[in-house]
Amino acid sequence: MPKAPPKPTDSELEILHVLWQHGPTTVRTVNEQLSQHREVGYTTTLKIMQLMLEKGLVQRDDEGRSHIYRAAVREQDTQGLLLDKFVAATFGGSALKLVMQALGNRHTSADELAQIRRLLNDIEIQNANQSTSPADDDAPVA
Amino acid sequence: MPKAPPKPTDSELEILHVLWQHGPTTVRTVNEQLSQHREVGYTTTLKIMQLMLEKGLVQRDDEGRSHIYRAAVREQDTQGLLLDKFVAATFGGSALKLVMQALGNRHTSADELAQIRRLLNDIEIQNANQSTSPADDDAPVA
DNA sequence: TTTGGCATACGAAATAATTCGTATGAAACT
DNA sequence: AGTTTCATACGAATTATTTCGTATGCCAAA
Repeated sequence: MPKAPPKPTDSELEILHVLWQHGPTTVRTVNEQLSQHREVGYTTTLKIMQLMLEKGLVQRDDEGRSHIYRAAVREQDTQGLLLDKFVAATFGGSALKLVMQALGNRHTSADELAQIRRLLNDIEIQNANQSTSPADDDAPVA
Repeated sequence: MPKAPPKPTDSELEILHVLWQHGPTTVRTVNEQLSQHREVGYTTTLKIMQLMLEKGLVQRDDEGRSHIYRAAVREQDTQGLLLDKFVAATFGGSALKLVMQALGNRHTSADELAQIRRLLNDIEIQNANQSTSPADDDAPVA
């Protein structure tokens, strides 16, 4: 097992966001995207992406003159990893406290609340199915 | 306005957790608490707490021989601040995505789900009241 | 072929966080 | 009073991250 990539830093996460949204691309493109939000030199972006390569956070195709970088970690996985660490450090591991803080002192639209309700329903259905018929994976839901 | 204290680092947050739970106390006590979870030297803890004092994250009473430190920021406020930054950096600012990730690929107990449901209800009641009778702050809910 | 532009590689400075050794002094004990 | 104990202060090394200047080389246009 090659060892999982480490937790990305804030700068690295910004770059991953670009790669996830845009797909595989060059350092120049990534740097142009970042530059829309804050000032950052080209070689700075290059350097960070090179370090990300060593850390296994990205892969690259260095066939042509400009190398093509792609994310080596999936968005969901990375968010999950970061979330776990964050919940542990900030909320003592309680996802409940996190959610309550996130929804509590914050303006959440009716639409968002509805989506969360739907999610809760789905989870409870899953929990119920899981305990009564464990191997019922691809049963129709409608 | 004296300028708000900065975002605490991970180590600083650990110390704040101790102060929040334990109340005002000495460096030695804090260090003993931290030592239960990981190895950390006394002067290391001291140094970090001294820096936290400069940053305004803690206050201290240096009357006696050992100084008494207390948290200068509230737990809820700090969690809110950290959460905002985290949601912005990791989920593009979408609290909804955060909640879905937190509840999605995770085992959430029926009890926790029920609590979240209750919270949703409260929020929707608040939203409703807010739009129809803005100054109805302390009306009975039952 | 020569030149200009653009790409990577590399070294190193600047900043921040963490760690700890050692100096210093006050209080307590003998 | 002399010695031990324990607390703070301070300086400095270590590590990680971010930043960017400069060297080098390829490719294409003139």
